Amino acid sequence: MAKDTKERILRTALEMFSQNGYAGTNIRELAEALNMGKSSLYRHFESKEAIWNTLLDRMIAYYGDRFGSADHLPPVPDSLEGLVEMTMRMVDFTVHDEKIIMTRKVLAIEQFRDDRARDLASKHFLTGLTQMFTPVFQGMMENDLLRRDDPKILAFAYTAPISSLIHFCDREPDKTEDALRKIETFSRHFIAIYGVK
Amino acid sequence: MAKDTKERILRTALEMFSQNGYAGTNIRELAEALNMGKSSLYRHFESKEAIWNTLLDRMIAYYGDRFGSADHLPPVPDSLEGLVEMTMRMVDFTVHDEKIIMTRKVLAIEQFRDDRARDLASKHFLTGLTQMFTPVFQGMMENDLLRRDDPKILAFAYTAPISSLIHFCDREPDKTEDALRKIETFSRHFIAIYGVK
DNA sequence: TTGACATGCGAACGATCGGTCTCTATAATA
DNA sequence: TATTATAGAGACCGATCGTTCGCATGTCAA
Repeated sequence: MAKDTKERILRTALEMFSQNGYAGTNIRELAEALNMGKSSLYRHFESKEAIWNTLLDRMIAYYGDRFGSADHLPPVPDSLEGLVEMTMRMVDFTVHDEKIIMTRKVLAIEQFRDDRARDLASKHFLTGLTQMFTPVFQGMMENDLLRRDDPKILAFAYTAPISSLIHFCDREPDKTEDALRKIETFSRHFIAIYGVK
Repeated sequence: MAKDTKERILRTALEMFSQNGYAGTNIRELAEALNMGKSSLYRHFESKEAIWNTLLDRMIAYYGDRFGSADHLPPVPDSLEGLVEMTMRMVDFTVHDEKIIMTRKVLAIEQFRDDRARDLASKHFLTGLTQMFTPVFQGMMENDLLRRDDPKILAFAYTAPISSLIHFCDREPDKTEDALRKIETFSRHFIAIYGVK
């Protein structure tokens, strides 16, 4: 019961932080959204900042679990079409999962104010996807699916445009389907250029 | 004199907004940074929100002047090396110009809260550079400098990674020189792939 | 010289902020 | 049943928020 309330608080706080930022969110509205008195909030967190820090802890831990460990690396596709499919599966998930969307949004808002948010933002928006795809491309090159090249540069050239469009979906969710099509078009263009026929 | 004060206010407000956001900035600190009483601020702007709206007006107008009109399109380079040089000249400017840096930062912070900021953010972070480079690439294809392809996709594939690294410089300015080198490496890799020998 | 206007200041306003206090309801333990 | 711990409620606190007020100063046209 207690644990449940704490989770509800974190969830709702993330919603509000991702819309209006930390400074733009006040605990009265947060308490109202949770249908509880302000003071009840303080049974579970000692301060507004503690909520924020706990959220950041969670985001960092989640990212580490999901993208940091070697055993979560995506498998090397066995065809060019497999790369497109794997990409679209990942992207489709990441642009529709509410929690991840809110995480990216709050990182975009707080990245210049909070050092830990800054670090995590760099991973989410730039280095994360690249590091994930580098071994994938390396494997595909070894299997003669992609032309031999620097896999790091290739991974960057592949993931950065996709990352831009994911971020675009956060900003304009109505155009998500449009962006997904653009990502697929880009992915197919990519394999047409770099793929070995 | 009056005009001067107004400009000083806008300048300093942009500095603070780009660091802590609109909600995270208070009028007292702003007045202190300007060495004037809070009430004096209200001689020039009727409210905090008016400062924000004026700033947004300026940003939108500046962007329209600089990137919106057809006569500000960059010239089509007459060599592949010319493309790299033009790119590096533009990027070097945009990652060192304080006002543009602050504009991008404040847009990143406020993009989910303010509709006009959202629109301008999409231009800054995604569509702007792509639209700018599309005719450039089209011209280079017609001049047989680049292999024939869809110039829009190519422009997107070229500018999105660069845009990501520009954004990275805003977040971690200490690593700007590093990022610039990466952009040049990427640009050269790009012409190695798409350039006509 | 006077009157009007623009610009600046410190003090203070009401509203709202994050946070605390005291009290009650509940549910589990002994 | 008595006791204790937990979670909730509303009133309330001091601090800070954006904003306004009254007044002083400087400038310039009449």
